[in-house]
Amino acid sequence: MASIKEVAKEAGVSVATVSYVLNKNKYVSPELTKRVLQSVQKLNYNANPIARSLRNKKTKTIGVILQNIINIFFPQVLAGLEEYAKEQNYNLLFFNTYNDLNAEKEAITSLMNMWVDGIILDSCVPEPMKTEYVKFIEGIKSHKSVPIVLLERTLGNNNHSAVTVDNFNGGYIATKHLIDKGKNRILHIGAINEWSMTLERTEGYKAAMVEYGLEDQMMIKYANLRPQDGYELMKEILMQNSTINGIFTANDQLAIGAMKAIKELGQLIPEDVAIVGFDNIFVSSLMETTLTTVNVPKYEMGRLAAKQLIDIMNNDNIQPEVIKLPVNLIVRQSTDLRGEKNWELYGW
Amino acid sequence: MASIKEVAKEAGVSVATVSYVLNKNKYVSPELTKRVLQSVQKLNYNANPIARSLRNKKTKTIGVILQNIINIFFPQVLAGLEEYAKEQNYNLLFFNTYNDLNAEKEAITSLMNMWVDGIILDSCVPEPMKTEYVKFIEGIKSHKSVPIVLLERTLGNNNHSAVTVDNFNGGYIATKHLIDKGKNRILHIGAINEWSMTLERTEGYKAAMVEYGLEDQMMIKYANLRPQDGYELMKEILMQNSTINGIFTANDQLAIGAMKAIKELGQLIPEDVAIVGFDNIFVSSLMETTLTTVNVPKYEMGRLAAKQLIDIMNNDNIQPEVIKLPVNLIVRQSTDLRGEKNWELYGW
DNA sequence: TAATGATAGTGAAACGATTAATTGTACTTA
DNA sequence: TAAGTACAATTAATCGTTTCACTATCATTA
Repeated sequence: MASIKEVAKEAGVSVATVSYVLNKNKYVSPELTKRVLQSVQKLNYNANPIARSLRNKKTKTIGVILQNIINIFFPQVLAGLEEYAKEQNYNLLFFNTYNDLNAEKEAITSLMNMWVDGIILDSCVPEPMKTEYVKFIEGIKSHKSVPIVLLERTLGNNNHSAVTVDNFNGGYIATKHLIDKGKNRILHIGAINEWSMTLERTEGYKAAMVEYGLEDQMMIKYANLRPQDGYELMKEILMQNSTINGIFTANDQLAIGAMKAIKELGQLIPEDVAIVGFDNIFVSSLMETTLTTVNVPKYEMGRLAAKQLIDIMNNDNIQPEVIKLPVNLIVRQSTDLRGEKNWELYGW
Repeated sequence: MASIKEVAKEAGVSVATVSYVLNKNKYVSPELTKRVLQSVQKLNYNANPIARSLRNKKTKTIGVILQNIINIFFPQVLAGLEEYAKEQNYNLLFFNTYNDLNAEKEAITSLMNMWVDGIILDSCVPEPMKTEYVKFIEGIKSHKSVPIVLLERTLGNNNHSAVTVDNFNGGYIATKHLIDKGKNRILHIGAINEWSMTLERTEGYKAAMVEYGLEDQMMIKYANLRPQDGYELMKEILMQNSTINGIFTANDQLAIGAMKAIKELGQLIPEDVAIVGFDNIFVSSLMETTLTTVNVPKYEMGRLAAKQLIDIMNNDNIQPEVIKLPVNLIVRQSTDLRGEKNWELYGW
């Protein structure tokens, strides 16, 4: 691979001139410009980004830390991130933490040491540990400043940019939808992990229940956010001949598990029990009884987070901003037999 | 962030000494070693990987080019890649091509120019274009040599390392399984894209049909590898009052679509029509009628490809090798009501 | 004609590491 | 004591860019 020196030699000019021609940041006569460009072409020259990074202290690279790419929620977020980043000529360095807070901290440190220009962080920090976690992040930042944009959650204060969704409202409209469908014994299955996003969903549920005078009927259980756990919990509950006629779960995975249990025990969805999930993972539209759910704009979250980060990197007196994206209810068969039956087009 | 120069100054030694201490590649007296290490600690020094890369011409970075991370097949591959790479202290630069061959070529060029140490390439090149594509790859490699490991497919010759699966055998055992279940009017839905992997699956189907004297019964249709397409194609076929009693599809997505069509038209799975998919995407185990399928070890493919690449990078007289991983049939309810009903544990 | 100004182009330092070549000190041996 | 040896530590070149500071050339003006 040719270097700028070889191009300069070939064109009979100095390396500075070559650099100026290619970066168009200083006047160079048409004649030399032409000679330089010809040499570039002839030698198939491309600037070495490593050398450039060393000199410029910019790597044109964004670190992406996700909880678990295997969880079908995330690939779409990553796709959104990737697309916007590539449009802006940034590359993505990818880290998976598997919901391990230590792995996450290591990833952050690692990315800092690699001089990425910015970090997109989908943290797995639970709500009770945020104070300590914030200290870690601020410590890191004081050591070397790198812009960070958080995904899905804030850090409790407004010192960090973030792209989140309106989880509270999601929980609220989900629950209200069940109430509108005439359900009054509504169970909520929340997340055992104390993540702010799921806690907010639970608060939305409570708010709706209270608003519609169902405060006494509130019933909340907690589970891991996986179908197996939804299935088992649901079996257990239904066996105790419950009178539940509506369920709102903290995510679609739980709902899918719960639906299976409900069907196995011979109850009808939505007639006997209606159910609403959260996230709108595409699998929800594939089930035989398609799942009503609160749609989270995953791809857009990714794109927006990338945009926000790049904006900050290009202009360092931008104030931290927390974007809260709206959510919307997608009514499918698990609450309304005339609900949407079409498959989501993504996921393939 | 402190540089090696500052550490040297703080410790009162030369930068060379610092480097030797940290890289442990030359004897340094215990006394100086101690002083250096203390300074390193005090200044919280980390070597700048950019500078190191420039000097060493190694970036400790692997480029990963995938067709589409949104397709649920790939996240697991990526997880496998990521895990092994991180174990070996390599980072991943991630590219999505959306099955666009030009985007793929650009990604390759881009990664070469970024001086990645190696590339994992899940190409989307169709079989008929391989000759031309090989020229492109070899052209690239002659310009600057970078090891490439292919995923899922070879380039037709054995000049390039690859991690593939035994697609032919997969097609064969899938079809044989249907025959064993007493099915004799077996439709195969192949991929419209002429990818070697799906072509091989089709060949496996043919081989089994011929072997069991069902040559005259062969029936092959082609579709895009998405549930919608499986659904529509299947509806069309069943409307023409077909006598099909078995189906083998080129992937699970098609099978999931086909199952929906079959059920909607009132036929029973597997009694009237049994169906086998390919890939074992986890959704297959979630369906109400779980799907019999040929399991492709996705995570292992990722890990192995990363291992193969890193091995090559560490030892450049390793010969190109094509690894063909075995596949296995997972019998579920779409061919056998007593088949496996458990959910796959991944995907959440 | 001499002094001044404008500007195209170049030289060289800098980014932060690694490492070959060299220096300088201490010790051994004749 | 002088020459030779060993080896710890340093100096400086190098990787490939960018960009500041400078030179050299030519035109302009008094």
